[in-house]
Amino acid sequence: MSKYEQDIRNAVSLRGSVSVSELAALLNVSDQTIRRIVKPMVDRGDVEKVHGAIVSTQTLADPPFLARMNRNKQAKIAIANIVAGMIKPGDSIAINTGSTSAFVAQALRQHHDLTVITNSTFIASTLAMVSGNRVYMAGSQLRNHDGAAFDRSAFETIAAHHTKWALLSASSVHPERGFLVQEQCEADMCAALMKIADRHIWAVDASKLTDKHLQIRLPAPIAGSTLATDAQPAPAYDRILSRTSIAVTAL
Amino acid sequence: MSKYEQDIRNAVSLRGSVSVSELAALLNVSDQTIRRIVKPMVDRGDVEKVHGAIVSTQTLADPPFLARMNRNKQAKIAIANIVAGMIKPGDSIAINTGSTSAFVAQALRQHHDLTVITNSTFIASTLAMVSGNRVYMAGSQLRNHDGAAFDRSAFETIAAHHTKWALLSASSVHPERGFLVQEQCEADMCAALMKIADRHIWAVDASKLTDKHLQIRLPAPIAGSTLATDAQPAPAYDRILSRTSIAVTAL
DNA sequence: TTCTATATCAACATAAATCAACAAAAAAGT
DNA sequence: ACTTTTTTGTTGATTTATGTTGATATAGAA
Repeated sequence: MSKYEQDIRNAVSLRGSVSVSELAALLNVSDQTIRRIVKPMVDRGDVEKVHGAIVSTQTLADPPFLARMNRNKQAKIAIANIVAGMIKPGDSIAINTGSTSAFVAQALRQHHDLTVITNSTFIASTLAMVSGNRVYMAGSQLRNHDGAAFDRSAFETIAAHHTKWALLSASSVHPERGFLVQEQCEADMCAALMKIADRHIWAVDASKLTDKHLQIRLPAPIAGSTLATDAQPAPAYDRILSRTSIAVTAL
Repeated sequence: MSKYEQDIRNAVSLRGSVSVSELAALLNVSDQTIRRIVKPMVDRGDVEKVHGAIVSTQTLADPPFLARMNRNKQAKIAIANIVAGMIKPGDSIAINTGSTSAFVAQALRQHHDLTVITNSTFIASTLAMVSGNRVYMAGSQLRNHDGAAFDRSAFETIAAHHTKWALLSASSVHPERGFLVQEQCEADMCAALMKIADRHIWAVDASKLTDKHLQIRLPAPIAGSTLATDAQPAPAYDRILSRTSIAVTAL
């Protein structure tokens, strides 16, 4: 097992097919080395090899979805580690769909004995297979975008639960208008999750601390919420964030 | 437990892989010390060690789940291709959880415009993100085993749908007793799927065409069902299979 | 088909990482 | 202060990974 395997897997599943030389340039090693690393991966069935390139045997998710996952990846992982540090064994948590949430779910796999409710099949599937966890999938009809549900049954299932934590995300944060999302259903979902949880964690990477237009405003954070982010917010945000405690990790 | 463990864990999960020397420089200790600290972490499964680096163990799915996926992988892929060949654009299909089904789902990603209903978050997530598909996740409470639902709402959601195809699996097939599964809920699920579908496809790899004990019998296949498998069944199975058309691909 | 450009493979040399054993230093107990 | 225990650093032999070279194989074009 080589340290480059993960990178190769990522590149291949992201792009469908990659040439040996491209990978060599990407990882700063020789072509021969790539071939040597890829051989056992082919034997194992991880990827497939054709003359001139290695191709993916299976796509775990849509390329656009993976692209979103990879944008600001470092920041998202850092935030995920902050959040995972706040959650303790035995806790219950409601998780909204989203790429940052997906990283949090990944980090939470190291925990045990969690009760999780989410509207994302991706997150549900990630956490359901950790033994000791109790995972509930909210909703039935899934949208293509990210495999998450926003139908009536999703809201009904969520309303029937109560959790210690809610993990919320926003697509941007405005100094005066507060947390913003792009779709009405996202706003409704955040409101529903806030309602059933004792404590709220906003996971927002620093690149989103900028104003955008035409977005839907979310309910204001209640006192004692936590903002998990990767860089100290600008002073302009002081007022809107005065009710939250802010957890930051420097990169 | 060393005081450096947390730092190492963070660095590894943040960066995916870190070299021993980098960690040594970071923590101001010798390479050898890093190796000594990391060894018990590897034994515990916290991180993984490869020549040249320490890599994160975080994978997208559980090791036991992946192990089941990899058993008889070739046969399952062959079966998945048979099944994918039967499904046409615009078709609707109900899919039961299972490792063979997971491969079928993977193969079905090449299709478009499918209506899918499944009780597996893994399969739902795989097919939901294909644009043009309409995917419904049946159920809410997920079992750890495979992230699939067998609760009341799963059966209710399924009963509310109607599909052209049902993809069924069994854990073994007996020449006289027919298709068998290990759990009552699996049998109920198969019965529910058979009920809502016009045509049934049994996906069973040839290694399961052997008798086992203490298993639950499924409803007999209705006439016109298809058995998708990877090797011609022994003559002993002729009688039980007389009502099905058999699709086989040789390996 | 034959030719050409490119990819692959095998073998060796080199560089790097690992391990075991011992020495030095620090921490803990008497 | 002394011994014992634990941790850390150093050394050199061993193992493993990587890059280079040259021979072979493959895909596509003429």
